[in-house]
Amino acid sequence: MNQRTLRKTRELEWRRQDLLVAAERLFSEKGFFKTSMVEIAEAAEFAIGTVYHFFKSKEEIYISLIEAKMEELAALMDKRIAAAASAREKLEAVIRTKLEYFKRNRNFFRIYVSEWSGFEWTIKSAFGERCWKRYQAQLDVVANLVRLGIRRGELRMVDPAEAAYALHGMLNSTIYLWMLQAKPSGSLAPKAATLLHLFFHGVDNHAWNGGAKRARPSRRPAPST
Amino acid sequence: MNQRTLRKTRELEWRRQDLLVAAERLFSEKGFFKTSMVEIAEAAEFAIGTVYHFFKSKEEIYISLIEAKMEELAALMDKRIAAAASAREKLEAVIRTKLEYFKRNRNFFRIYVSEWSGFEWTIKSAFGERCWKRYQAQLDVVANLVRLGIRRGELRMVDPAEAAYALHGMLNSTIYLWMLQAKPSGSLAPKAATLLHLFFHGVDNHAWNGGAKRARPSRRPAPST
DNA sequence: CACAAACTAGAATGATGATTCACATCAAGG
DNA sequence: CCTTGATGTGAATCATCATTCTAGTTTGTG
Repeated sequence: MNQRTLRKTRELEWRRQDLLVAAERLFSEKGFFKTSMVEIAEAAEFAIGTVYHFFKSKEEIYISLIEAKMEELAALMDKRIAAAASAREKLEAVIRTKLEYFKRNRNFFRIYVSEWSGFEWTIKSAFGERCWKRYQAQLDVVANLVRLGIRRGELRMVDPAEAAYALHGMLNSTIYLWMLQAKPSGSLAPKAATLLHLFFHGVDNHAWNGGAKRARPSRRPAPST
Repeated sequence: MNQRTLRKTRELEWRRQDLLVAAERLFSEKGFFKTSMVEIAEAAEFAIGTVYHFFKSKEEIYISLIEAKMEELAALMDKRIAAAASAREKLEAVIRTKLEYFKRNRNFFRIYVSEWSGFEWTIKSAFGERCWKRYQAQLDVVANLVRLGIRRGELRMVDPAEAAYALHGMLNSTIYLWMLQAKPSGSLAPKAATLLHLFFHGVDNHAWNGGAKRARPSRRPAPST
């Protein structure tokens, strides 16, 4: 009987997951408001009524979704960060993990970025509040890494929060750009390396002589996109 | 008579502007979907019917709003860019202009970022398409500046599009962070300088010896936030 | 002043869509 | 075969708007 109960709850969980997966796809395609409960129900092959056995409301689905994914990402990231030694490596872990995670979770990315600045817009409740906190927490983690790096002398003195936000923005933009480009082909590592270099060293050409009239690029121009 | 007609159209334009201003505030506070036409009408002190004399639909208000602002920003930016000589200065102009513009247009910023990745979500039509193009155009401008910088040897070889996106992301994140912090007090120039430095030189502490055991930060640790 | 055009108003209309509810269906036990 | 509780169903309910429409008001003109 215990066995039975277990299987029961397990199956329940499956169905819940199915719902979340269906919802994730729809939300990522059409956004929160343009996705209707009926659509979600149909996509998951349930009747509406059933959906409401699993989730109290549309918002709850949305929030559950985001929370689960964010938690997953955070856990993964924490692990990788812990495994890295230097602040630089830890930051590299942040970059790689995020890129990798969103490579595997394209759909979620749409939701993630669109909520970044707009929780108040889609969701009001205490639910939303919780998610918002989680967002901030992620950023704090990075800010602390920067702080660490500075303390250790690896990084120059920058405002940790500012740097964290900047990195966050760079990452999101880059992922976004990458997703715009057709296929899942997925040059992943290269992007990470580029970003890392950009974040650490910027775009400046150190070897440049300062632009006096006579100046001329050492060799040939540049590549293009 | 001509006089009259002129005043007429001018007044018409005023009312139109009033509507847009009211709408901007509401949209920025509650988002597109949670803002109702009635609210907009009330905020602008008109009856709904009247609103529909000025705009064909809710979407049209939204789009008009965004287009006008984007155009304004783009024009300003183009001017500043043209006035700068080196690629570096041009990029600096981009950063400064954007910060400054959004300092003056806080409300619009909310709309701007939230639409960055989600036009398909709020708006479908050809309208939306147009705005989307404009977004891309802005990014292209920056990408071209980077390209220019590379050609001139001022910047190292980076993927122009990637760099442009990264900068865009950094900027948005930074503005966002800045807006989170209470007042309009507005440390603006400092932020711009920081960002510029970050974009050009990254966070790396060039002077660092590489972290050998014996290594120790040249001087004292670091500040915090 | 009378008439038309341009405005303004706000109630009525119609859709849409979240949520609820009364009614199946199914599994297990007796 | 019947009962019970857990599930699943989808039509009906209820709200919320965007949009339309009819009617009142103001402004300009002859």
